[in-house]
Amino acid sequence: MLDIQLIRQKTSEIKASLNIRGSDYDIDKIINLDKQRRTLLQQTEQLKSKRNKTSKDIGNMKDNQSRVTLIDEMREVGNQISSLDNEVRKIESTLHKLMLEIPNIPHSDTPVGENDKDNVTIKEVGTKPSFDFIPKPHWEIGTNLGLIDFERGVKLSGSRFYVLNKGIARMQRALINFMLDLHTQQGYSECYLPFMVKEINFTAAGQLPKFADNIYRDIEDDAWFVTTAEVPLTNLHRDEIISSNDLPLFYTAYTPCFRREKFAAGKEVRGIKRGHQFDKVEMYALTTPDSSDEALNKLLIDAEETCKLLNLTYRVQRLCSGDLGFGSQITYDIEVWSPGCNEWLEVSSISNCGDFQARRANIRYRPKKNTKTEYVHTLNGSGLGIPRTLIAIIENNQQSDGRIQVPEALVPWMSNEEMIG
RNA sequence: GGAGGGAUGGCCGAGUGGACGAAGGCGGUUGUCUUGAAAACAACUGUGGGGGUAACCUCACCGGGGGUUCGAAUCCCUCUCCCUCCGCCA
Repeated sequence: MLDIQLIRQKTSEIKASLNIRGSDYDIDKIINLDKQRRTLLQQTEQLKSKRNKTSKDIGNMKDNQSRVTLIDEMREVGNQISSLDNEVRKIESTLHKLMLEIPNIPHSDTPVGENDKDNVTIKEVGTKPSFDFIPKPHWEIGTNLGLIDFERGVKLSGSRFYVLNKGIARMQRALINFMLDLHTQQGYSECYLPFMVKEINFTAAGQLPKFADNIYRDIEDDAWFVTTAEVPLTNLHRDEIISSNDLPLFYTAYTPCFRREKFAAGKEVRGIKRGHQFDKVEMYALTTPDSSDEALNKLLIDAEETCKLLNLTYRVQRLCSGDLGFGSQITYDIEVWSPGCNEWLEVSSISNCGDFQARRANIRYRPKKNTKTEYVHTLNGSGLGIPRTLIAIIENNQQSDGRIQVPEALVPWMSNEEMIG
């Protein structure tokens, strides 16, 4: 959520910044409602002040005649107050709903663009492997070895679900452990989170109201399946005032991610690239405003480190304004090369949300003793998405005989198994 | 799932219609005293909104929401969470 005071004071700048995201937002309506709200607030508060004072007097009065007169008078004032309060409530609820729909303001040096084609490649690390045979896509390799079972996945759960067996199932588990151990070493605190959370967590993290269609949920019990660990991690400190000594906070967590998104079948969704359920290890940071740039850099370096250790060729993209996530000011994507699919696969998205989520989730800290509280900055980054990492490993390390070599760094997490298949 | 009990400031804990944003204690900060520390004493010590250049004024908040009343921490309704007992269960 944006700061209403900022919208009030720097209206045209905000409009211009939002404009480069490529959608229209009715800032004028917000300004207008805010104005109305404050006008009414002043009226109602004046009346309340009068009622408070008079009520006190009534308690102390001896003369019954004037007492009764005042009580009658205050009854009328009370009626006025409740009708004004109702108006204020209505306006505030409308205003709040509108505010929740406004995305974050892109960082000032965000490249302007429409979609992912306008993202800027910042660097490319490693070289694409060459093969003396035609590299296969992972769905062929996996199916040939009996390690990925699409049919049975569909039988169990419908399209876009799959079953992993033996070596690949184990490699998936190994990757989770490998990444959690690595991030712990990098200074993140590991936590195990609920995979279902209450609706409010999604609103606070910025997934609602916009992405309601993408979330699996049980309305009856207000239990919503996490779409990413970012959602519970954002809410870990919701409604808290964090001691500034404790900042920055770095967390890492593994969760499955459940996404309802409806895609057309076809090449885009072939294999295990886009399931309704996938695993991910997430990195998350809460910082003071002056150190979030530094933290963003750390998240990026740490995610890159994961790719490097797994021997993956990757590139880093700076997202353009049109491709930026709803809550993000700056986002870097890391994409790994997959020779079988012949494309770059996004395995990590690393974002600085500034105080956008913190304002929604009401996460604050006190810069100095006896000063006002301020909102923290929040950052998140995948470290990494598991299925696509798996794809890259399978396709990059495929052998001419169809087997898959386990990356050296992963071998200890695979009971020292060096070859799958 | 059934029955009962509870939720008050950073913490403990008083408060059943007006003098309560809330006693008292602990903790914290600052000051006095002291060579220094401790002790003692004193003052200060919640959050958010609105107005004002500012001093400051004002409103709201005693788990959440709603209601009764001139006036609610206090009365009523409702929801959530916690505790105890019973049942069920991996």
